[in-house]
Amino acid sequence: MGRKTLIDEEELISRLSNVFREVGYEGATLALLAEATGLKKASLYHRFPQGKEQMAREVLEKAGSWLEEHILAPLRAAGAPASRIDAMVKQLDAFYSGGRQACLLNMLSSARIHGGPFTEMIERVFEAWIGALSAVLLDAGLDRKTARSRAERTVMMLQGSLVFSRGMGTTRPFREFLKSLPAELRKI
Amino acid sequence: MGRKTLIDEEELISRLSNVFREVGYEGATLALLAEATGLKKASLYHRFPQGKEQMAREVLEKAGSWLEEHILAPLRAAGAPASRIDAMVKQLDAFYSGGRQACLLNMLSSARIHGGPFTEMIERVFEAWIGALSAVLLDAGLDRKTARSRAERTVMMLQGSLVFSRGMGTTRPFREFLKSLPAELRKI
DNA sequence: TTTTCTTTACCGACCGATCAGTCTAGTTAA
DNA sequence: TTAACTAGACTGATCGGTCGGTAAAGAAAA
Repeated sequence: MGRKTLIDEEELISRLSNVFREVGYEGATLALLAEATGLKKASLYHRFPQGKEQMAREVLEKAGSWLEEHILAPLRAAGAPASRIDAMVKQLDAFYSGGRQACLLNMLSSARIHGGPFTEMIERVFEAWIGALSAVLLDAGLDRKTARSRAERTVMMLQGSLVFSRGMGTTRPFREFLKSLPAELRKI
Repeated sequence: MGRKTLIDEEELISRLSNVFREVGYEGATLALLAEATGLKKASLYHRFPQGKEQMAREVLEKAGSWLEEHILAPLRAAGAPASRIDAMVKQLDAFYSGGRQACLLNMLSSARIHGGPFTEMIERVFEAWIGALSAVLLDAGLDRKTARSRAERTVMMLQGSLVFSRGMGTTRPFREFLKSLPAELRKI
């Protein structure tokens, strides 16, 4: 009952995500979001009654569950730490389109909306990511403290390489970082 | 001839800079910029006839010359590489208010304005920064390639630590990164 | 089968508010 | 007296958001 959607939920969120990742929350106008999805503004409000904020929230939630499924779960899976890290690297390359797309965690954390609905989720995602990463490094034989520290540095380098890549207009820094990551994490 | 300004050029640029660093280009409304400077909108247009874009451009230019004067010049000065790096670290801590303030190079590089007036300058600043840093590392005995690579990694980690600090709502990651930086760069 | 009925997806037209930016009539100090 | 400076009222455009209504699909009724 009811007519079919022109664009299914997953594709819809994905298109919205691209916009937020490109121009951030304030830059993502409803006009841009409508254009990117092929739906008119009013239709977007049918799908997301709470408007732009809900869109960003669901996009961020989707990113969180994507991270959980494609990165953290494999990181926690059985197998040698090295191969688990290799798996993560491969997924990261896909997730950030080889460095062409920015990270939502950076683009949605502008101070204008600090204390808002994104702050908490951004913290949670960062925390989960570092937790899973440091668990792997713990498995690899590092002590708690250096495992945690190296996990944090990895996430920071990932973010930094994306910022730098965007700033320089080339994906090279991101790609080189990903390439160096397995060896980087392997050394004690 | 003419009366004195209520707020001098330097303070004015600094106040504008704070806004852009907090909320980015799209988030920085004229109302916010006026509030932050104590000037009314029309007065801002007297100081910056080309409007918001000129404000952001001059803020970015100022940041570039500040970097040149307080970071790159000391980096190129005489003295042991280690002490030059120590000097940079001290200045970075001040420039980013101990991790409380974001980097313009990140906040002004949203895709909405890509190809715009900031893109080129952002690239130039990144380039200059890495150039000066890798020159120091060259002085310290590293070969060209690893000096350049380590310089890039340093800038990326700086950016990443700022992103991570903002996302987590604490300055700890930034401060720890700065603290570890001298030792990090010292090792061959 | 064909005709309703119900439900859902979608959209054109509109809303008040705010956006960046302008204009003019002062105010202030040299 | 003059020119740098400022304020407030204004502009058209765009902002996020709302509304009444139409299009399309399956279910129920004929």
